[in-house]
Amino acid sequence: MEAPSKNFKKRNAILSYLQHTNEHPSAETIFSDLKAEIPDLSIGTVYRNLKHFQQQGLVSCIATVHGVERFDANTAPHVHFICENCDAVIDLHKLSTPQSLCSEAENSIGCTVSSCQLSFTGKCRSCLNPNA
Amino acid sequence: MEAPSKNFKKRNAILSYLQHTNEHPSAETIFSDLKAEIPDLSIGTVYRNLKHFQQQGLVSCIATVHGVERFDANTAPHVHFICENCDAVIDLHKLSTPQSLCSEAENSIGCTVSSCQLSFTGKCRSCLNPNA
DNA sequence: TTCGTTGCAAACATTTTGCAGTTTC
DNA sequence: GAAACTGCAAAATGTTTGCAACGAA
Repeated sequence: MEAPSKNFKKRNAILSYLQHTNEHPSAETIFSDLKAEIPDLSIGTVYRNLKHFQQQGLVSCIATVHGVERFDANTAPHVHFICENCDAVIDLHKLSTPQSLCSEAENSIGCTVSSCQLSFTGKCRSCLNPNA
Repeated sequence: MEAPSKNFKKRNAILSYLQHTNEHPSAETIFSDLKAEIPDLSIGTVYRNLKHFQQQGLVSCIATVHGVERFDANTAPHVHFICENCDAVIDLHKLSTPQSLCSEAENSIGCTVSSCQLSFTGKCRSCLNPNA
């Protein structure tokens, strides 16, 4: 968003990385990718800042694939596809989460719904066409 | 569905436990609950059998809540509600997963969809009415 | 100086695995 | 007796945290 060169070089780098990718990376992926530009980055800093961003509402954990959390700087509700072969997490921009069902859910069990997650699993295009 | 091929006490106890609860327990919950009846049960056996059941298609992991996997012996697609306060995972029998969107997803990004997960998060009735 | 960020490594929690012993058929 | 299951403990994995050092105001 703003103020790129305060005290927060690494924090900013992590947020910027997330805002400029649509790959829904894991903490480890963020770390190893940024490590190339920022050799003294440490994994603890990545985790700490991810926590921080989540508390600020700037980033959310949108899935856990094989025990590994995947993050997204797009916090607007949207639909995901998870490839069961390569573990890619892909946005399905053309679909929308069925917000209309929220009140149905609330009426059904007397809860309050704050968010709704919809995802599909299967094989992605790259895995279906390995030699394309 | 049907009885396991062999008569293994602990394996059967674990499957039976899952088939007779609608609480979507974690491995640890299964373990500590069954430990009462089966004192020499070990946590490794629970994990090993959960893996086994998943490979057989008898059980599936339906969510990861705070880094802990939650299991369900109902492998038919259905909708879940996850309480962000008490971590309960509750079936929403009255809603159905939008299977109709699968082909939309497939057309959208050229993938094949094998399953669809829909879940809501919020506060469950018990947490909303603590003194009810 | 003060407060927040960071590297490092230890701690932690969950899950997996190797091995030896046991159970089922 | 063969093959599969299990207890136990160690290992592996992903994540968190304590502490001292550092950086910007």
